[in-house]
Parts: sequence; structure tokens; C-alpha cells
Amino acid sequence: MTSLSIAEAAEQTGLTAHTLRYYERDGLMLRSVERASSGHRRYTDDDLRWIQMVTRLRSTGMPIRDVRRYAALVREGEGNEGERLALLLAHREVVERQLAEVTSHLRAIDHKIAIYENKVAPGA
Amino acid sequence: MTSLSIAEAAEQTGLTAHTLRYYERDGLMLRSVERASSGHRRYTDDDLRWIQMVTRLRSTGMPIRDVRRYAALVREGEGNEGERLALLLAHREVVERQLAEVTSHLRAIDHKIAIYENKVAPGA
DNA sequence: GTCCGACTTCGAGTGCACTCCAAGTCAAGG
DNA sequence: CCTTGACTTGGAGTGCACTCGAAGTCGGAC
Repeated sequence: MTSLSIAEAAEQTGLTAHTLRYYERDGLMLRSVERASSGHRRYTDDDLRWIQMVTRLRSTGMPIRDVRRYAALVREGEGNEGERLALLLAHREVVERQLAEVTSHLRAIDHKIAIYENKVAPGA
Repeated sequence: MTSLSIAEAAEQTGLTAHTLRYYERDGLMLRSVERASSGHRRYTDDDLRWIQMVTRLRSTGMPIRDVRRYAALVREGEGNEGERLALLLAHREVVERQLAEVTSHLRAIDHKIAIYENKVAPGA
């Protein structure tokens, strides 16, 4: 089991060290990250896997407070899988609606682009 | 040609009156919206069409400052279609990259959902 | 004539998610 | 022993995009 410094964890996850500390103090981690005798954080593989899940939720637009609720459920342990599932399904709905909206707006923009392409380089 | 009050324009566009005023003073409109003798804004069909374009750009994630630049180009009039096109194409790239990222993250979340569905109602 | 409601302006406030700073600690190298 | 560099903390600051509040104006209904 490897264990990484915050700088290494930052590089692995694509987040900054600032953000990793912020996530931890904001209750997004499953538990406090372990410390070396120096007090420096040591990230385990489990930590990294969890951070990856957080990243997935975040970059699909889930607000921090919902990620925190999800983390709390997972932290509680077995027995609340129904709630976790409900939370993820609700998020999924939101994401799909958003994807559909963005896609349709993008199509309209593409139409505009086509018009300009004809103006700028007709017949290109 | 209809001409709408700010409340009607808000309803038509799905924005709030506050946001319409904000867009105007932030330079996102092509020109100052006309006024009734009372000083109240009167939105024309052209205004509404432009606001729709702004909404498309915004809800695909274009920052306000880029919308402002695009508005400035359109305001300048003919001759800079190349620049407008470049701006829209650059935006298109960003949006597509983002769509791809969100889609792939969503797939990973779906996988997690499937796991929970099996746990919660196995064989459902 | 005055009341109401929809508007006006300017500027301040909000919420979100970071992002940064200052001052301090620690282990290792020279 | 002293310096260096990577870390630590609490709290403050930033950027974005709204969002709201206060005070004032205007036209029409009663």
C-alpha cells in the first residue's frame, strides 16, 4: 500500500493541495487523512479512490453540500444503501437533463457557426 | 412589432428582470434597450432574439466576459465575421470537451448506481 | 388629488467553490 | 547549528454571476 504526500496526491488526482485540504475540512472525505509523525498528511489508495469518486460527482456538477451528504452516508457504513442510491439517481436525473439542454443549445450554436462559415469562406 | 415590458421580457426569456438589467449594464446587449416615455424599458423582438443567443452561450458555460466580447463584435457590424466565428468555434471546442468529460464521469456513476441497485433490490 | 404597482437607479450583499496568506513546525542536508 | 523546503493551521480574500434593497418616479384607477 502506497501512501502519498499531499503534493503527490494532488498530482495523482488533478486537484491542488489547497483543494485537498479544503475537501477534508469541509467534510467531503470519509475520515481524517492519516498523518506522518511530522504531522504531514499521508494519502492511502482508499483515499485516492474516494477522491476520484468525489471528483466524478463534482465535475458532473454535484454541489459540495450534496457530496458531503453522500460522504456522510458512506461513512455511516452499511444499511443506508437505499439512501445512497436515491441520492445518486437524483443526481443522475439532473445531469442528464443538463446534458440534454447543453446539447440542444450547442446545436443552435452550431447552426450559427455554419452561417458564419458560409459568410467567411463561402463554398469552403 | 411587439414591445415588451421588462417583466414580460423576463417571462419570455426565462431570466429575471434583475438579470436582464444586469446583462444590459454589463455590456451584454447589442445596444441600450429602448425606453417608454416613463423611462421603462421596452424590449423588441430583436432584443429577445439576442437574449436567446446570450442564453445559449451562457447555458453552455460561456463566461460573461466572453459573451461581452462576442456582443462587442456583433455591435461593431459587418467585417469581423472571422473573429466571431473563431470565438464561437473556440467555445464549441470547450463545450464538447466538457460534454465528453461529464458523459464519461456519468458512466462511472452509473456503474456505481448499478452496484447499489443490486445491493438494495437484488434481482429487481 | 392620492394611492398603487410596476418600474427606475446605484450600490451593496449573497452563495459557491475555491485560493491564498502568514506564521509556524519538522526532517534532512551541509 | 543553520538553512531549506515541504508541509501545517486558521482565517481571510477572490472571482463569478447574479440577487437584492432602498429610495425615487410615473401613469392610471378610484
